[in-house]
Amino acid sequence: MSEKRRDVHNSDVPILCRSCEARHKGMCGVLEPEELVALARRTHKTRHEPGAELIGESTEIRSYANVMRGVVKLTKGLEDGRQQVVGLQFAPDFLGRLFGDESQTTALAASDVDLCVVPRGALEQLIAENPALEHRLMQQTLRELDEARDWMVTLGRKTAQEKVASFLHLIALHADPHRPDGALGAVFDLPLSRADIADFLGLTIETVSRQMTKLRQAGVITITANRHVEVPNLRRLADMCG
Amino acid sequence: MSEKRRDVHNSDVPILCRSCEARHKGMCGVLEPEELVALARRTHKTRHEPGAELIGESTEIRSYANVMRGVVKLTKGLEDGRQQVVGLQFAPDFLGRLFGDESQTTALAASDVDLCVVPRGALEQLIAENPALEHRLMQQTLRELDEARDWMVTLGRKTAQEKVASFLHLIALHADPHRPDGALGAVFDLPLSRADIADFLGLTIETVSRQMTKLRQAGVITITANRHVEVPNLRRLADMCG
DNA sequence: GCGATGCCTTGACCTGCATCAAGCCGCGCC
DNA sequence: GGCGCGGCTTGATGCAGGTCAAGGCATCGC
Repeated sequence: MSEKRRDVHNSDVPILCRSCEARHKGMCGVLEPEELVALARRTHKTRHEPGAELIGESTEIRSYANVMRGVVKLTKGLEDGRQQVVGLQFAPDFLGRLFGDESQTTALAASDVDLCVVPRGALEQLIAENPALEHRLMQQTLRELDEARDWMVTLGRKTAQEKVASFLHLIALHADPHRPDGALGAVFDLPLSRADIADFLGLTIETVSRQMTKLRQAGVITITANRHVEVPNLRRLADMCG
Repeated sequence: MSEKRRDVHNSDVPILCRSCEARHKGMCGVLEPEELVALARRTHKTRHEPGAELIGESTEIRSYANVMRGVVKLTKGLEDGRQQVVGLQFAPDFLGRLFGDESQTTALAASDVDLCVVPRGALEQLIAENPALEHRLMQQTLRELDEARDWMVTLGRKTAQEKVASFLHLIALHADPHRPDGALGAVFDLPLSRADIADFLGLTIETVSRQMTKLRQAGVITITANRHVEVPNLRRLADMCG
């Protein structure tokens, strides 16, 4: 038992969760029981429907959360309504701008989402007492920074075709639940609407739609019911990412 | 003396530097003397000319550095030669992908650059022993993530005009050495060539040049000797950033 | 069943930026 | 001086992707 707990502790899987092993299976047990005491009665689970605003842009930060299920999109807007999705968070990502006074982004539920929410002060206090926790959060932050910079290449230098292929490739890696590691293909449901995809890629929905059609006609993917995607050969898709 | 040191320690200014107070003024003194002992004989200063490669993409990470002077551009490339600048680092930023096996970006000197280099192992050991140092590095990483996401909006959703204005605005805030805080205008030298600016903005050099000309004709900026920029009214520039 | 609604696709047309090409300017070198 | 070269600007043209508009298809409430 202690051995299993240590396994989780050493893995890259994040963070915070209360002594709620039974209810939040998977993400819990990251902290040693004694470290958890401080949070044990301060976390709670929340459910959200697609479109729900989890954190508002320029809003005071009062709590952090862990994504337990679903996909969260982080967006930023210009005054005139133009929007850009600047990140996607999948379970079991940590959610929230640590140590910031106000959020720089809006966090919206892209699908049905479950969160495990903890008050800001409680987590920050725990971090202050527990450098290993801060280190794990640092690892996630560094990974997010890498991902953001990867995406900047996509936004700045890829064609519409390459952008859509890159998006599908990204989702294939994150969202195919049953995919064996060496598998050639992938099957998954898109967690985002065409409008969200367009905002993620810096395109319009029409262009996204047309490029999806082209990929379909080229036999790189098949789409059913708008959201269900099959990729027979991921390698072919990867080759179209630029 | 202890009070002054504590001031620096508590500020947001990073990181690592040896007991070289006299030679690296400004960035030093962040660490307590006893914390510095481990690094005191392991850092060294290096100079680089514009264009010099400081860290290669997909290269093993053997050292970290602190930017002492100048501007460093972080770039990523596609196989076919397309390039994207994914970040700019100004003194006194920390440079290097912490805890990573290989660098995800190429770091190039954009201007004359001085670095204070420290071997990877030495710094990581110091971090392990010193949570306060990791916390300061965490703060810089979070700031870089915020900046990357801001820039994603620029890349994905702004027009060429707005991109160029955004770039000039960014540089005005970082690179005007004498600007009083409430000043209306700014004067500075561009640390990047037109080609670099284009790669930062996801544009071509021709488009950058044309948009600069437009801003000049509109009276928003004046340019002399290709690199020297004066902005009489920053507010006007900001209004063009979208 | 039937209209309303939301989401997606497709077509026709337009425009902002890329591309191609020429020329300018400053600088170092012979 | 004159010549070559690198960095920048300007002009002419083309096209990828945006815009506008219409229509398909599933879902929902009545």
